[in-house]
Amino acid sequence: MATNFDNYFKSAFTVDNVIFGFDEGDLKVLLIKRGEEPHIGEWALPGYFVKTDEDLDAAAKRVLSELTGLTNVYLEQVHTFGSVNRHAFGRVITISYFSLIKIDNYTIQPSSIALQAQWHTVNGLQHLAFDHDAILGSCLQRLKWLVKTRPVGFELLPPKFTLTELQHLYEAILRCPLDKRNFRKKILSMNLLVDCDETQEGVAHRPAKLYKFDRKRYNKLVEQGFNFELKETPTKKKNTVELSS
Amino acid sequence: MATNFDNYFKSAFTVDNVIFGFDEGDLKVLLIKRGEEPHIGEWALPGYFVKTDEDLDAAAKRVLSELTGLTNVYLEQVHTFGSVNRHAFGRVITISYFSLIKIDNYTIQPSSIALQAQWHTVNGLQHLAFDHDAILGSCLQRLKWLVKTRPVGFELLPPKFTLTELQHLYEAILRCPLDKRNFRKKILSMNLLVDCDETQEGVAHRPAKLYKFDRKRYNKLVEQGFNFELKETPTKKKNTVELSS
DNA sequence: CCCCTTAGTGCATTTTTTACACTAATTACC
DNA sequence: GGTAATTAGTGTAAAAAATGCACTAAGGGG
Repeated sequence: MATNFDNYFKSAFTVDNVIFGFDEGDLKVLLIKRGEEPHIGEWALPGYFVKTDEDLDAAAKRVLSELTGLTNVYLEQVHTFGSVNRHAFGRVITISYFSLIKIDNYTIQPSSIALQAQWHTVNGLQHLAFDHDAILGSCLQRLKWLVKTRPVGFELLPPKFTLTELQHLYEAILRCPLDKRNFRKKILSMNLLVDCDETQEGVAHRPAKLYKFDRKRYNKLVEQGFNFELKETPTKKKNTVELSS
Repeated sequence: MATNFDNYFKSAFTVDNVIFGFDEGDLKVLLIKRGEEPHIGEWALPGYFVKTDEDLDAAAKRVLSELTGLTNVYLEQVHTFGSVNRHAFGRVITISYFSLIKIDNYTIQPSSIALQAQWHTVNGLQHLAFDHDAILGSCLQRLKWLVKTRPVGFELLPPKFTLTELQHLYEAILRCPLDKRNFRKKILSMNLLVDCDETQEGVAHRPAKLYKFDRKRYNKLVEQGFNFELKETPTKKKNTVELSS
């Protein structure tokens, strides 16, 4: 192996943020339109170079804020992508981060190299710059796992929500239908939701009760060994009747 | 943000491998004694710089082989550590990889900057070089999760093993005692083990049956939607009687 | 006042999990 | 050769969790 280390110190790394939101029953991801080479003009995850004197987590926060205006977002590292030729300017590996936010709580403000910053429906997305398709894919898998293992669904909903909204969120992420009664029974039996004693307004049907997530209670339960767990059990749909030939 | 990119291309990255083995009822990890600065003479995970024209996964394999002689090991990325000051020579982030191997199948051959390469019992390990304590910690967590979710325990055992050995492996990784009957019932009910029609030899007690893991069968079951899952349910030990005062 | 839409609820059955203690087979030792 | 020591191996009953499933309730719109 080399004893002169200089040759190794010629690489760069970036962070790429996968920010998920939920709106109108669809899972969304925040993308920017790049105003800088490479891949200028293409849609991409909001990401940029990490400074050489900057920690990775801090860089992810800074870059996200500079490109989209989002601040105070909790970010979690997911995976590192480092194919030799993934970046046209040299050896650049990227560390991906992901987050779940309530779309309505934030104003998107594109700046720096972002020409635009917009929410895109995840389902049926066009091709993204760099290897961002793969990055998004791995974050989607992480989300799927997380949502079954931790009470993170609430991060994507407004503070007060209905059980049906929550169910739709789960269905969108897990991509399978759930049984209404069983879903409610399961969620309510965990004692993590507080009934707000309010109901929906302005809907043309029976208004639903509003609930909120009780984080303090969750933390207390976790201390006592509680384990959030929700299985991916689709309702067994009766097979559509086949026409006899 | 900068428009001159040169300043970014001054970093390096390394890979660090966390190789787990299982022997004498203990979980082990493969460490090297470093023969190069920084941290010369200290025990560390086998890791080194990634070449600028080398993919990360390939680098992990190469480095592992050069330092310890291990080849043909399946490695999986875990997490990237990038604190600004984690390396004395400059900005160096490290991507950690982990693997499970059967100790007996391999001969450890330290070379390159490794003065020694040895298996160490994970439990009660001394301090390691760099931030390798944290890296090992995150891999231990990953292992704990993996062992509950995938049939990976077999990677650590010889091809033929007894159910008691398997149980001890699980107990060592999950760090909790399991109920013998329930463990056996659960494992056998998955139909992943084949009875070898052989028994242990050379033990001073009733010899146990030997089993082997049927990977083909596992793959077939997975296709059909089977999901390996083993819960961490310690046997509820009766509280030791407290002496009355 | 009727229709439309979504909210909300219960039960019986099956499956899974849990707790738990004795007999069986072999070697070692006297 | 008998006995002690050691680990292997086994079943059941009770409790808990998961599943499948269909009707009534409440509100707004016309």
